[in-house]
Amino acid sequence: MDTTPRLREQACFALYTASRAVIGLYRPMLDRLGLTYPQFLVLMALWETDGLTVTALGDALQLDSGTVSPLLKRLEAAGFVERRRESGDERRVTVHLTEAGAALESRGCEITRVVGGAAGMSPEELTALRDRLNAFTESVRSTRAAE
Amino acid sequence: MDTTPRLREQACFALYTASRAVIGLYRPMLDRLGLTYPQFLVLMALWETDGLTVTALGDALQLDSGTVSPLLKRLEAAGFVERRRESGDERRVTVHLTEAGAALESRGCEITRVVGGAAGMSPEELTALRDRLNAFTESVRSTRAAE
DNA sequence: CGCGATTAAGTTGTGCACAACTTAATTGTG
DNA sequence: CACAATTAAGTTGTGCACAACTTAATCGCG
Repeated sequence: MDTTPRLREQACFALYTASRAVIGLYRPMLDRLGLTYPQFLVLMALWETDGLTVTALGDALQLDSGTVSPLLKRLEAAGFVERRRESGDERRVTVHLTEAGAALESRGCEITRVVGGAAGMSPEELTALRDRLNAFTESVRSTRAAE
Repeated sequence: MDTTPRLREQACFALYTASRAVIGLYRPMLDRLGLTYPQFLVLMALWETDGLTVTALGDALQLDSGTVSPLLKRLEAAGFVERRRESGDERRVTVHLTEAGAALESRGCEITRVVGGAAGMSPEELTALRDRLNAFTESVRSTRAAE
């Protein structure tokens, strides 16, 4: 009996591949805005709530400070965000959209619409897939925490 | 009317997060074998079919030579695989498991079982999710190719 | 056969991810 | 109040991903 799991049969591999495929679809469109996908996620978070701290951004994106800090440094160098040391608590840094960063919102929304259309499924199916994935992530995270 | 897509509502973001979460679950287990997740995928492909060329491995993992070549260099340095320049076509390099690489198979299979169990869903649901993700990837890829 | 086009693998450069660590500010407890 | 513990952000080092490129071998067409 063959117990070796085949690559193509693995849900984890399908996940890894799907994630890279969709980011690859975003890439040429985001290139025109001068953004990478993680940078785009930062802007999405700020379009929703401007002035988040570095930690709050990390929570929203599920990324630690070692990833977020250099990401913000590049976004600031590109002129899309601005970092401000908080006066109340000098440890905290809040991140704010610049004019240029705020101005990308409508083009950014258009890109998410185009990508959604490329999924090859209805909005309802896409929502169901998203919920399934979020439940999966939650289960995996609780297992990690319980180790 | 608010048309800005929220981060948590995006299927693409759920995908990106789920992929990183599950790789994070693999990490401590693969660490004990001295492997990263992409390195583990290479071994899975070779456990199924030993002696693949670099290009065939790239096709199996959906990665280009710029990613696979250094990956194989590290796997070879770790003593899990061996590269052989083909005598028939000197451009081609085939990748073969060493004793040590082949010996990891049973422990590797056990890890995939443990991770599968952490998904928080039945094997049938996991299979359905996998198929959904593969259909998604296929649709996204065909859109990319058609641009 | 000759030679331009193609193919295989590898290299270079940029930007994530993440573990481990550092620095500096703040908090809580005696 | 003192000061150890905690917290916030950033740094360092490793290993992907991927675009763009290089090198070398093979192919195919005239």
